[in-house]
Amino acid sequence: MPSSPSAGVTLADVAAAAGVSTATVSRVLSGNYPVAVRTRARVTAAVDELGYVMNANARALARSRASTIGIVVEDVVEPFFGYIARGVERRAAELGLACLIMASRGSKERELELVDLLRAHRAGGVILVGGSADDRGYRTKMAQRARALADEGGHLVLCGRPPLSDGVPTRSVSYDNEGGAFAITSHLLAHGHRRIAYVGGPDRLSTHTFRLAGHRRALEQHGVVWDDDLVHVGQFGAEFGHATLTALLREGLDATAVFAANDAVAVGVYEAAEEAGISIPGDLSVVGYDDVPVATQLRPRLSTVSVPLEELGRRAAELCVAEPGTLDTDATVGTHLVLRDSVAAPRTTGPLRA
Amino acid sequence: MPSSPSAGVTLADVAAAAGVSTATVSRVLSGNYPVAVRTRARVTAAVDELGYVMNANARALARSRASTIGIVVEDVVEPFFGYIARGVERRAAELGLACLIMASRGSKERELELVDLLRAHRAGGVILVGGSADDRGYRTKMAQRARALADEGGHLVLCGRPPLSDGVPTRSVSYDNEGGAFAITSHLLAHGHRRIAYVGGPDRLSTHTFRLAGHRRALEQHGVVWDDDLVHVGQFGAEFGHATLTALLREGLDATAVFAANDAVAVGVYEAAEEAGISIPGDLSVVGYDDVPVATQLRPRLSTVSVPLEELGRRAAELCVAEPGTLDTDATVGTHLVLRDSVAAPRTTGPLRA
DNA sequence: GATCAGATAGTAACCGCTTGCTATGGTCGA
DNA sequence: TCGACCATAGCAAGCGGTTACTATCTGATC
Repeated sequence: MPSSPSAGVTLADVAAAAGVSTATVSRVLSGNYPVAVRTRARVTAAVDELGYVMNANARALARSRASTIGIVVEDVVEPFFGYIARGVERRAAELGLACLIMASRGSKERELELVDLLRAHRAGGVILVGGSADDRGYRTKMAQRARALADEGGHLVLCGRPPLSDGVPTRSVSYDNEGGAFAITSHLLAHGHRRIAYVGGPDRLSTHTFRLAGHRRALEQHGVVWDDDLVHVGQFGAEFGHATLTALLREGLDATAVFAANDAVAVGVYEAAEEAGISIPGDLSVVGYDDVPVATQLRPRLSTVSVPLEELGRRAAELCVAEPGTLDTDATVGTHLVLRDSVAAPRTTGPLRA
Repeated sequence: MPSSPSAGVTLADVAAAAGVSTATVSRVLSGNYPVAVRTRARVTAAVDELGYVMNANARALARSRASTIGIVVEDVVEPFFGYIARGVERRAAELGLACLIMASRGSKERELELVDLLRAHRAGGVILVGGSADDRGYRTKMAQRARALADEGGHLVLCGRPPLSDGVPTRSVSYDNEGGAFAITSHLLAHGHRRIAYVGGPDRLSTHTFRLAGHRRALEQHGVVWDDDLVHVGQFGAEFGHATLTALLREGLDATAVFAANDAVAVGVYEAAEEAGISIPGDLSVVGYDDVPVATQLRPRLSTVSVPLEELGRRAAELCVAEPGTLDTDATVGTHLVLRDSVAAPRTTGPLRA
């Protein structure tokens, strides 16, 4: 194997150039030990004369902790994850941390693998974003990862998902899925809607189950009888929203409003309505969840639940490196309704069809 | 099953548990040296009994190259970057690489810093995404980084931006900004448009200048006289599109079509048109560039230039680790027109106003 | 003038893994 | 039976920093 002709500049090179020991150079670079002004000057001069950049791996090895945090999302392009990732990345940058990003594509097995991969990189914290599976084996395995991570000096940070079992060393920052769903459903109810179709994400995904729970609670509180047939569980995406509403419309939709469990689903619902010649909100009211940009791009603009996604990400990043006792390790940020133009009084005619 | 000793489990622990030397464990884990089947079995057993995960930093240090690549984008949530990032992340995952992501927020200074940060992490490759500044000092400094990176055994990969000067060791994968702009402008011309407003990104940003160049070439080829007043240079975002068209409409827009230099700008243009009560494409035709999802969410659907963003990202990831001679180190992927509903024949009345 | 504390700088032992080189045991052909 | 060869496994020297501990040089104190 041919070895690289000129390797990078090392601490030793800098030390030699500055006429000091590597310890001294290390110290001026870390800035955590007194170094005489003149010595420091010589060192910094040498550093940028040689264009030296510290080897982060060597430092991580010596300090036995990397200046890196990891974030696991389902999909990088989905705005829900994108905004959280942006918050994480920005706060991480402010804190001098690099940010490893990985996508699970919704696979829980892969998520577990990715956590291990991040552990391998000795990330100071691993952020798991979005709903989690409500699955026994999964929870056990993740709890085990959380413990291992803690043993290694890191933290498992749950972002927008409920904690694991008690006693499992995790930190978390989330928002109120149940409450937001309760509020937006109440909004629909206040407009007079009584039959509301719910179109939402994967079964057993916490985000979905909590939103559905809030929805249900609002209904019950208003004395509306629960109807299982109005609940459509599938995926958190435009595809599913489109397919579901299309199918519903084909067989006659006995509802006056749709609660799309997130804005992406609402996009699909809008498309299906458009194709079927159904007007929103005239014939059908629609609400979403998350308040990502598409909500304002849709026509009519979508009424939805605003979640401070970027803020969520920033908090998560902080939790990755916070000293114990410094921060609230299980925070919740608020959500609020954003009322736009997609809700009106229910129509009074019979079932809606394409 | 995996019991966790309180520090991290190390190679030595595994070696002890399996009754072999660390060298042997390292070898079975790397799989690049013959190890007897039974020994291998003992080792793998020990590995997962202890829940061992390799310390990636130590490995990177010993191998003097990390299994990590870096990607620098302007903004994580912008779909243009998001799709490229997705391609990078996915291909990286397939190649067993972790992916460090950082956002420059459009600052060239910050971009340079981030490259150094990524160098520090000994990333095998550093991917720079999106248009680059046409600035002498910047180019020089970046060229210097490229050389340093090459010396350290890595690669600077330019994704969607032109190469630096000759002789600078970079790899690149891009698409045809000029050609796509030429094509979409020709499309407008074919519909009879002669006065087309261009609304585009930051001055001196390569993406913008090439798109404008293609636009201009199409105009010239059709014998349309060039009018500087139709060119509006600012930012690549909805804000700018909105502000620009609003201003234009206020003073009377003497054009029948708008070439939004990317889809985000088109979003702003649509909004401004809507607010002004101007119909697209009846009163004004609009085209975009990139073909991100919003193009199909807009009404009317936006005609635009499709860029294989995810593919671009995948190629970039490959270039980060490709052995010399293996791959074309300066590839170009094709673009194509996606014609939808935002273009019609020009209106024949005078200037358009709010 | 000797002593001592404070400020700096140097020494060297790691951090956990890789890998060139060496050692060992068994198999074979002569 | 002996040396040549294989196939395996171990040894130990790094990789490039960090940092506990030690050494040196000052000026201040008595």
